[in-house]
Amino acid sequence: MLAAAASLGYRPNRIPAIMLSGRSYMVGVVIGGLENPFYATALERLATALRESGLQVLLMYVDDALTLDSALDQLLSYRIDAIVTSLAIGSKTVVRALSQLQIPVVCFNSSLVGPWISTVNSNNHGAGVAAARLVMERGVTQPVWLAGPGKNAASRARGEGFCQGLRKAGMPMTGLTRLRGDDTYDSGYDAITRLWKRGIRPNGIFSSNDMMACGAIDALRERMGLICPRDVIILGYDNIPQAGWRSYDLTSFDQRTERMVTGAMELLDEALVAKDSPLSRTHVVDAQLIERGSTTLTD
Amino acid sequence: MLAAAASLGYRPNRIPAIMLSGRSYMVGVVIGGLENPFYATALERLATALRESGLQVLLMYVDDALTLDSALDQLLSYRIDAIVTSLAIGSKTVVRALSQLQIPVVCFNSSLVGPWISTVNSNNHGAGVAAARLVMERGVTQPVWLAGPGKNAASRARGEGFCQGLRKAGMPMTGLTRLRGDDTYDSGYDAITRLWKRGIRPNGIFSSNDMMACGAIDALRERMGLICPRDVIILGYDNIPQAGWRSYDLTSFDQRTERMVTGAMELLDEALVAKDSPLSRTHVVDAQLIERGSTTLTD
DNA sequence: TTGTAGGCGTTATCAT
DNA sequence: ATGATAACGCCTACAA
Repeated sequence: MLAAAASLGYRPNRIPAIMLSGRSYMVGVVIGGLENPFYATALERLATALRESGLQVLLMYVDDALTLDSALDQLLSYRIDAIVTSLAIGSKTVVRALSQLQIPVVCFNSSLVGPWISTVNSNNHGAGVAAARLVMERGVTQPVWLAGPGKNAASRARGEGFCQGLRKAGMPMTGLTRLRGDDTYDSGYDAITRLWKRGIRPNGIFSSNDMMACGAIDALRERMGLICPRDVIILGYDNIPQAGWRSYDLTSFDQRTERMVTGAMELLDEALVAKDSPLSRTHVVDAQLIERGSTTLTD
Repeated sequence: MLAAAASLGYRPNRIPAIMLSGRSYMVGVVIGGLENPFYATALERLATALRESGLQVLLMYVDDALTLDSALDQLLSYRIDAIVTSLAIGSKTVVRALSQLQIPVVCFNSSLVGPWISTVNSNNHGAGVAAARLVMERGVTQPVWLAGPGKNAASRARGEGFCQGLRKAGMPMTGLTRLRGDDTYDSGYDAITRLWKRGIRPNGIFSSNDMMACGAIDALRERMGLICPRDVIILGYDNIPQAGWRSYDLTSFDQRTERMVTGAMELLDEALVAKDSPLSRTHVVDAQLIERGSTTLTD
């Protein structure tokens, strides 16, 4: 009977059930920066995990925080059960907007704190410390921290960990050069170009993400004639596929997206079960150092 | 009054309107292969365009055709108005499944033909011919066609165009080497490694996509000591961001995603207006050759 | 066990 | 013009 109905093109309609139960089993996924392969992979895994939990993904692509407000209104009118977002921005306005929705919000790598908001973070600070340790072990005397956008909390934490690690190991902070990029390949290339113009020759670089690290590797070779790792060692973050491409062979911290997604799903389930009481938890996943050729000592 | 309501957390509910009108203003977006930056960008643009048209994106990530069937059932029960998909697979089963949904389906670069199914294609064949012309102009004597998966219609069309172009220009087909990959970086690397083991030294390669081309460039250098473009020129397809990265500097055909998305939106609008009559249109967008260093003659 | 009524929140229509 | 009511489709609860 059901089979017969199906062959006639009949499909059960979930819409009335949404009205009755107040649960749509749709989760708003708010994401941006898909040009970074890391986020593309994260979305892929997240979408898969949500579907396996019987949840649908109502996708909202946002370029900047500005479009977020109107985006949220649209999502809300579809009675989504929760929101999952990888947005790096963390302004007060956004926190208030998200908290007011009165539905669970799960963030990736954000510093958002407030009622209804849970977060799953990579251990950014710890990875920064580990990067410092590795850099010191390899005898780096002229370290560089290549930061991402200042509003990116994850990037800040990585930089703070790196600085603390260096300081503890006895590196004078005057010896550390800080550069700022915007997480793109070009900004990594440009940052190194600026360094070159200032006459600084680094021998160890920790980059806030892999795309900038790739740009840095290319600029070091083209601008300064410095070959990685012969003249300079480099570490990135995210372990994007391109880090494994032979031309870069980049050592990188893997955020272990699988675990972060699993963690996000747990936070989500908890919050959904709690129903109307605002939950606010945090889950931290240690990053895993993937060593490749860019930090291999040569003699 | 409305403002007061909003501050109290009230949001209009679109769910009842769906029941009444039969239109949800949700579009199912079925996509896979996000590890290819080309698809990530396409999704980004598509999601933005749909939102600007007042449509919501109900995302369905699928790895293979197998998950498609159950995925469709889930989507359908949410009463989506249409489906947009970039799935490259084109089996008869899939066509029947999609046609039976009785809602508009818009495909990217697929060979699916049937009622309710419209398609927006890159001019794959034309680009293949153009690649052949360029390769002949540059005096290539040992051309290689690096194909994608056989079931990928777009890749087949590119290869056919390339072969036809070479033949018309007088290249004997026995002189053409065909390799098969699966659209990944590794498969490009491996394909060239196989070539090396067969003792063939190519001097011109057309790759079905950029990721394989990057793998090919790296394998040529590492395995054969061939430098691009000094010893071998290479063309790719998709113009992904990495094609512009200095280590690859890859000439590539840009599919002009913007135009393809615009075309898809037009097909979608048409089909939605036509309401209950199955439309089946095709829209072709010429690819644009972006010449970079990988095809620059050196002397 | 089988059948029927009520309710979800909005919109549109109809009656006042 | 303003206000009441039916309708959307499914599920649940209660009645026969």
